[in-house]
Amino acid sequence: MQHQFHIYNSLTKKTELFKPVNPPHVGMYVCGPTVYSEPHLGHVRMAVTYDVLFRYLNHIGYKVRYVRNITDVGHLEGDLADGEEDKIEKKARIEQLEPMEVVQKYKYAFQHVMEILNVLPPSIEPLASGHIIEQQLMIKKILDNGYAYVTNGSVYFDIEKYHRKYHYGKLSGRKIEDLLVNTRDLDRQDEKRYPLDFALWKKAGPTHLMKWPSEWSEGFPGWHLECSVMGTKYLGETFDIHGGGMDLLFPHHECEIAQAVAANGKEPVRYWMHNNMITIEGQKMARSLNNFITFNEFFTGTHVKLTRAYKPMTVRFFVLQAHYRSTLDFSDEALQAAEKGLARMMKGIQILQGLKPSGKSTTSAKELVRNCYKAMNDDLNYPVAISHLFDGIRLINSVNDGKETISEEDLRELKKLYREIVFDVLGLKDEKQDSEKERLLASELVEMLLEFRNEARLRKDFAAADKIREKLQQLGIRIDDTKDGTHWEML
RNA sequence: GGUCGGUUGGCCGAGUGGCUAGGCGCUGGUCUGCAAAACCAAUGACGGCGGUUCGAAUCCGCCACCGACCUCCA
Repeated sequence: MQHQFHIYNSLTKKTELFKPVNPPHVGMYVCGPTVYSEPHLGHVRMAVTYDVLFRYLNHIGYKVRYVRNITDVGHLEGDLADGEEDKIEKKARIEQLEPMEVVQKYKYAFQHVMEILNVLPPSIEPLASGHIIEQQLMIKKILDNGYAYVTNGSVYFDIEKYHRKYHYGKLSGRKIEDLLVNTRDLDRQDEKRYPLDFALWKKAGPTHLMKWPSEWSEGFPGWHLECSVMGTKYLGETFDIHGGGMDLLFPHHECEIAQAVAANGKEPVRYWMHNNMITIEGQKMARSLNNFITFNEFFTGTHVKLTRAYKPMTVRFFVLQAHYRSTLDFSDEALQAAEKGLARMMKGIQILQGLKPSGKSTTSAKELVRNCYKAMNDDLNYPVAISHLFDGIRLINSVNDGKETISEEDLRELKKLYREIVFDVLGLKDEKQDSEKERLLASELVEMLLEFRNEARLRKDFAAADKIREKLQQLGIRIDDTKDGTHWEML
């Protein structure tokens, strides 16, 4: 492998050289969304972060299998004491839908947003509800190995026993004693032997809709299980990268490690990656805090914090301007800055395509290329790579202005760099052509030309009128002169 | 309360011991019939107080403020 890719590992809290278990293959698993409401900016950050990782690993020659799940079952919300409820079921009740209708609706919404953001579909996008049997098999394995127990038809993971042999808290840095101090409602944990134990299988209440038969009870799997199961199924008992939002680090990912170790006796993941949160006015954006901005609101500009609508690539570029492990503060002003910056980048790339080489370069394109890859190899530091790309844009503009010169070889290098990094790796698109505004403008321009043409016809300047008609025809626009005016149609 | 992280110029955001990231904005200039774009230049910053060092935004200590996780969350 030509590139020495380094990655920050949440498990060791160090930036490490990336070495896959089985090169050139790379197995990568990312925790996807729970589909019970509209996708928002936080989902975008998760998706774009791992999309760039996926694209970059492919770009530098790995064969990546990227699994990103969709959670469609098993998330309980609310206080344990007063009526815990599955999030999807709750939404179903509110919207008067079948739970699977809720899943279908928001799964589609999520995938649609991914597509317009130019986020590549993962290799496999499994659903938790499609892996109930596998989840039950894993529970059985954990039970057989003695790290779980059954109470009243529910199965719980035995943290105390696990911790005697292994280390619960190794990922999150949590200490059992500290966790115990902070456990609330000690007396509510009647089914659990130990307050920190978590559910692998939960017996369903009489009104619970999403439930499946099992040897323990009619019920549903615990949330942490699906990722362990699907990761193992598609990527093996030990795979290379597991990613997700920082908010999933504890307890979700900690529990995943415990389950996998208890079931298979092996560390499931080599490199744990966690992307940071999007904040709004310094606060985490989250569905539960009700301060999130949905994707639809970006397109329509309908959110109070937005002064107008934004294009998908603006949002993508906005996210790319901060490193994935930093928080990113959202504001309308920051979005506008991203929009202008992106436009500058795209225009520069367009100019690059028409640039004329001369014998010698006054600056080094090779160094620019080296700097970009150096940044990308340093824990996916795309903000720094982008800063180098902007240096390149200045160079391109200067050459265009005749203030600098560039050799043919350097020109080739530059074109390759921008094509590969900007489009292939960062996944940006020049959306100028297909924007609504442009289309509107085009039709207004046609109308304007027709006005000139009709003025020409009135003064019997048919040569001019015919020329306009001919030119428009060449552009694929047909003109019909009728009794009640001139109509046009795009062919 | 416990654990962890952050505080960088008007805004967003990189940077971990010396070599002023970058984007947006503001100001001046070049260009232009005018404007825009582009280019050039200028401006401007490392929360506070100490310490280590020839030298600190960068290392150490204390303080202040903000946030994340500890319940579901990307």
